[in-house]
Amino acid sequence: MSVVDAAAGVFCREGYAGANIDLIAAEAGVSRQTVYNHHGDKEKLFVAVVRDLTERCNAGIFATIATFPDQPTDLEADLITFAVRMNRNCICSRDGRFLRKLIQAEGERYPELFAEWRERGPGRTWSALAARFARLALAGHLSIGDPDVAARQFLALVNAELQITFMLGGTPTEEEVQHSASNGVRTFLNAFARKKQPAGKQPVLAHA
Amino acid sequence: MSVVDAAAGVFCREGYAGANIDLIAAEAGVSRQTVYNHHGDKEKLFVAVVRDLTERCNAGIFATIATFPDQPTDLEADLITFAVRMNRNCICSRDGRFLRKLIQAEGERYPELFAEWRERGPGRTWSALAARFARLALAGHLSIGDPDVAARQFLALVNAELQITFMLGGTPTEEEVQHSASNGVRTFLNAFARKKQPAGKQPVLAHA
DNA sequence: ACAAATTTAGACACCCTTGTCCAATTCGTC
DNA sequence: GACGAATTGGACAAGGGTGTCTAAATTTGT
Repeated sequence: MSVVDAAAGVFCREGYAGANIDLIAAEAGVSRQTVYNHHGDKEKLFVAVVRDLTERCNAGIFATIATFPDQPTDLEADLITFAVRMNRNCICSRDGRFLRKLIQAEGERYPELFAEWRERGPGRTWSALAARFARLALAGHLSIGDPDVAARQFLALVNAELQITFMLGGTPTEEEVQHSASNGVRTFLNAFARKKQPAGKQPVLAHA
Repeated sequence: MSVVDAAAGVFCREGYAGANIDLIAAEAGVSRQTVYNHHGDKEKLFVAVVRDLTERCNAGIFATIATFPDQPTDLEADLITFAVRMNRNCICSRDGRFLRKLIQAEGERYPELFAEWRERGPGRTWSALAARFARLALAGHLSIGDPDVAARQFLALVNAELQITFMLGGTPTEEEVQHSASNGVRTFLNAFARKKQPAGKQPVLAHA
C-alpha cells in the first residue's frame, strides 16, 4: 500500500490533527523517514492525499457518467442501473467515502484546495449529468424544466436512503444501494416522466 | 457563553484531537481549571457537547414537525413554508451544523453515543414525518406508496441544492434555502400529488 | 460582614508528536 | 561483484497539550 493510500486512511480515521506520521508509515510499511523524504511534511502529505483522491474520484465519476443511458430501452431500469453504478463505484467506494470525509472535516482549513475540488468535481459532474438529462428530455423521454435542478435532485433522490449510513462513515450493502436507487428513480420518474397533458396543451415534440 | 457552547465551536472547527482546552476556556471566558472542575476531562466534555447538541436539535426538530400542514389550504405553499422552517431552524442552525459535523467527524469513535443520537433523532424524526405524510395521503392530498420512503425523499429533495454548502461547513443564504425548498417541493408534488389514475407505476411514454 | 464555596492564574510533570540528523543497511543496476 | 541511490532505525531537540496542584482572589449565601 502506498504512502498516500495509507495516509488517506489514517487522516480519515483520526482527523488531520489526530493523524500520526508514525502510524501512517507503519500502515504503509515504510519507515517514518521515507514519508518525510517523499512528501516533506504533514501538511504537504495531506494536500497530496486530497489531490490524489480528487483526481481518482473525478475520473471514476466521469467514466460512470459516460455510461448514462442516452438511448434507453427501459428508462426506469436503465436509470436504476446507472444510479447503482454511480453509487457503488463513486459514492460508496473507498476513495469516495474518504474524500467526502476529508472535505467535511478539513474543508474550511484549506479553502483554495477545496475550491479547486468543488469546481473540478461537483461543478463539472452536475453540468455533465444535466446535459444528459436535457438530451433525454429533448428526445421526449422526460419533461424537465431546469436540467441542473433535475440532475441535483436525481442524485439527492437515489442517495436519500443512504444518508445516515454515510454520516456515520459506514458502507451501505449492495441491497441498500439497490433499494435506494430503485425508490429514488421511481420518484424521479413520477416527477419528470413525460406526462399526458390536456389535449390542447400537448407540446410539439421534435422528432430527431 | 457557556463552556459546552464554546467547546462545541472549537471541537467543530478543530476536530477532537485538534481542540485545545486552553482555547475552549478562553472562548468560554473562564479559566482552564474551571473547565476541568466542571467536566472532568476532554473526553467527558466532548460527550457532554454531543448530548447537549443532540437534545437541543431534537427539540427543535419536533417543534418544527408540530407545524406540519395537516390541513393545507395551498399544499405547495404550505409544504414550502414547512420545508424552509425545517431547513432554517434545524438544519442550517448553529446547533444543526455543529451536530452534523461532529457526527461525521467523530461518529466512528463513539459508536454508542451516536447510536443513541441516531435512534432518538433521525429515527423518530422520520417516523413522525412519515406519519404526517400518511395522514395527508389518507385525506386525499397525496398519493403515497411507502410513507417512510416519501419522508426521506422529501427531506432529500428540499436539501438537494444545499449539499455542497453543507459539505464545506457553510451556511446557505435565506434565498438559497427558499430556492432549494421551492424546487424540492415542486418535484415532490409532481411525484406524489394525487393522480387521476389509480396509484402505481406510471408508464413511461416511449415516443417511437 | 463573614464564612464557605467557587474561580483563577500560574507552575509543574508527563507524555506525545513533529521534523532533523546520521550511520548502517538494503536495493537496483550495470 | 560493485557502486550509487534509496531506505531504515534510532537518537535527538523543540514545541505543545493534558491534567494536577496550590495559593490567592473572588463570588455566593446567610
